[in-house]
Formats: sequence, structure tokens, C-alpha cells
Amino acid sequence: MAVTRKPSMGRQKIEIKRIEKEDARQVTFSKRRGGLIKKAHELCTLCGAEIAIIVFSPAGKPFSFIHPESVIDRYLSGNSLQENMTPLVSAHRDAKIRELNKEYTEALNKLEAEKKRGAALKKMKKASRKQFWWDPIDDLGVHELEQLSGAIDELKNQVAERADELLLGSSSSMSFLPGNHSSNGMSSTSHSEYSSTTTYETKPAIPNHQTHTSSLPHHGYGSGFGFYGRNGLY
Amino acid sequence: MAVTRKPSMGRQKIEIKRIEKEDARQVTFSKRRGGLIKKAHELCTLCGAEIAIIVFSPAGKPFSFIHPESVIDRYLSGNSLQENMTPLVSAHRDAKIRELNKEYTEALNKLEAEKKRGAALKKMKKASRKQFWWDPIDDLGVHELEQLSGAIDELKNQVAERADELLLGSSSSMSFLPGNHSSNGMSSTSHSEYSSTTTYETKPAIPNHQTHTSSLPHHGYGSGFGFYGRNGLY
DNA sequence: ACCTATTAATAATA
DNA sequence: TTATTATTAATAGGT
Repeated sequence: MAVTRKPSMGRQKIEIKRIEKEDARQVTFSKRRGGLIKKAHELCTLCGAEIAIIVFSPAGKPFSFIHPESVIDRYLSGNSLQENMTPLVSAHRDAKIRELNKEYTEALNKLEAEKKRGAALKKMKKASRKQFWWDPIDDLGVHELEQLSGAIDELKNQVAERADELLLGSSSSMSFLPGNHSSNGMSSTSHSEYSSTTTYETKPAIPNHQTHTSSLPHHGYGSGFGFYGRNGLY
Repeated sequence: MAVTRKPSMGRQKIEIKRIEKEDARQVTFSKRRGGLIKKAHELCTLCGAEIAIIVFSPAGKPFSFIHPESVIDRYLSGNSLQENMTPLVSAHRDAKIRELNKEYTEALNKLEAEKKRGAALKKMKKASRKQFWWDPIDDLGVHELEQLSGAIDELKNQVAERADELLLGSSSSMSFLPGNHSSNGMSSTSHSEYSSTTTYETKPAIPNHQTHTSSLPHHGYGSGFGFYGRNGLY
């Protein structure tokens, strides 16, 4: 009793335009997010680039992605970045920097080891992405740079807000997330997929209230990414 | 005299590990960058998300990508963001904010129109991407947030540095780019591909010197992204 | 940059 | 969400 065999219609070509169906949109978002991440990871591994990303899901759930070990390392190794920090964050940072450094290093080593053992490599199965534009145009003006700078600040605000909330243990507009925590299928044990890259998910922060009253840990400059003179390493 | 017909070996499966051949790496980087961008754009269009990205090519060439119109708009519409700006940038900003606003709006309209006319849709043909990691983990701590915040600051520094250079007209370590400008095939006319998304390329800045001495335009918070309560719009 | 043979991503489904 | 699989889309190698 074999039916006409129609397991699936297979992938259909779709128009690149907003998916109206809320449900489908969510699914696609999830799937493509995973795909994008994978692609990004591959690009990193293959060519060795440095990236930092902040994403806000359609639902307003913030995600952040940072790759450069160098950046992380520079931060963990403690340095001149506490000055411009929010007193709140700064305080905690002072007390935890060491611990975190160790903690983090251990985590990385662990992941590194597990990776070498040819551990899990099939946990990734999400989808969904963010839409942004990327254009290697040649002539950039001051205004664009200013805008960019501003946008970056905005991003920092989000992070800072979340940080303050955590530090204060305040639940002014945040305590537990809406619902889909492990929804992505790679919760706790998951981020051992890709080696030395750091990722954060600037949690929910509740898609309702938005008391953008938090402060963020600014820090001195002086220590830019420092990727410039690294040509010799590639 | 038809040979054994071997047009191409076709795509070969590759290991996801650093491409040692400098040349091949560059090509792959380019190709995949384009692919990633495309993917990202699609995700944006399909699901409507908000993203901001900063990337540093293996050669140290910085790229930045910002999507959210809302963010841009908020910035262009002028507000409380001049306080923490570098005097240098701030000054210029004061004088140009209006002009830029108009300029930008017009540009967006132009792109919008061209897009509707079903204009060019085949200009995209680059390749290359950045490698970074993105992980939707559920439990984020203060330390991760701090790191994230720090990394974001780093990014801002890059932008600020460039901005200062432009404003000062200083060529201390920057004047013309190394070489591959239009190498991507979509220079000037290119960024009309995707509608209302903003993209910047924090130019070369020369992959050698790195006088991270620039300052960046910090600005007050108060006006976070504000994507949170937008559920109803999706 | 442009071409294809292949591999990889994924829309539809369950 | 997660799994399956028919198709479309991305691309590694070559030219």
C-alpha cells in the first residue's frame, strides 16, 4: 500500500519579500538564522576575519555575536577599560574580572578539546536571520561614520541595559523570558560547536516595557581592535 | 574535435579550516562575503529583523553594516546624542545634521523608487565574508554582557578614528586604500541593491599603522533601539 | 569576472 | 520545535 510517494514538495522558490504569515515567518527566521550563523562561522574559519554583530529579532529579542578572540582576550586580560564604565558594571567587573578570565579560558580550552575529539557537529539546526545591508562602497563621508557610530552606541545601550538589570538584580522590566529559551535546540551544551568565538544573547528584556534607562560601560579608546597590522598573520 | 568535456570540476567539498593559500583565501573570502550579505539581506526582507555589524577583513579592512531604518532615522532626526561626542565630530555634526538628513532621505527615496521599477538586480556578484560566531544561548551573565559592551566600544573606536581622520583631513596614516577598491564589482552604483538599509565601509585606514588615538562620538542613552514593543508590527 | 558540476541550504511537510 | 527530502541556491575549481 504505497501511496503516490509525496514526502514533501521539496524546496520551493520563494520571493524575497516579507513573509506575512506570522508562523511561517518565525520558522523561516529560525532556520535562516542558523544558516547565516553557519555561513558566518565558515567564513571566519576559512579566511580568518573579525566580526561583531548585534541582532534584534522581529520580536525584539536581542542577540549578539562576537568573534575575534583577540578582542575578547584583550578584554578579559583586564586593562584600561574600566574608567568609562558604569559604576555599577565597573564595580562588579573589578570583583569578577579575574574569575571570569579563568572561567573563560577554561571554557575555551574545553571547547577546543571537545572539538578536536570530533565531538558534536550536528546540533545546529535553527533558521532565521536578520536583515541588514553591507556595501563595500569606496567613498565614505563623515556623516556615514557618525551615523554608524551612533548606531553602535545604540547597540551598546541595549547591552548596558541588560547588564545593569542583571547586576542590580532588578526586575523593573525583566525577570524571565517570554518563552522560547531552548527553542533553538542548542542551549547550554550547544555553544561548543565553533571553537574560539564568543557569543551572547542579550536576553529578552521583555518585548514590552522599554525603560531605556540603563547605562553602559564605556571605556577608554587607546586599545582599538588592532587588526590592522596583522597582515602577516594571514 | 570535442575533448572529453570537462568544463569544470564543479564545486568540491572543502574542509572548514583556514585556507592557507593566500590567494584562494582572498577569493573565497570575497565570494562568501557576498553570499553572506545576500543571505542576510534576504533574512531581513523575509522576517524583518534589525542588525548592526562590524567586520574586519583578514587584511584589516573594516566594514560596517547597519540595517534598522529606525535606528538611522532616530539618529538623523537629531536628538540627544551630541553630548558624548568628540568635539571634533560633534562640531561637524551640528553643522551638517540637517543637510545630511535631507540628503539621506533623498537617497533612500531614490533607491526605493529604483527598486520598484524593477531596476538592477544582478549587480551583486562579489564574494567574501567575515567569520564570526553567533550563539543563542540561554543563560547570559554579566560578564558576557560586559565583554560584549567592551567589544562594541572597540568597534566604535575604529569608526571614530576614521571619522576624526576625515574631519581633520589628516592623512597621518591614511589617504588612499591599498588596492582592491572596486574589486568587488559593485562600487558606486552598487549599493542600491537592497532598499532601506544603511551600509558603511570604514575604509582602509591602512593595514599597517595603528595609531588608535582617535576618539568616538558617544552620545546619551535614553533612546535605545526601541524594537522591543514592536511585535504588533510584524 | 564568468562557468558549471556539486555541495549546501532550505521551503514544504509531518 | 525537530526531522525529512525535493529543490533551489551557493560556490570550489577552472578558464
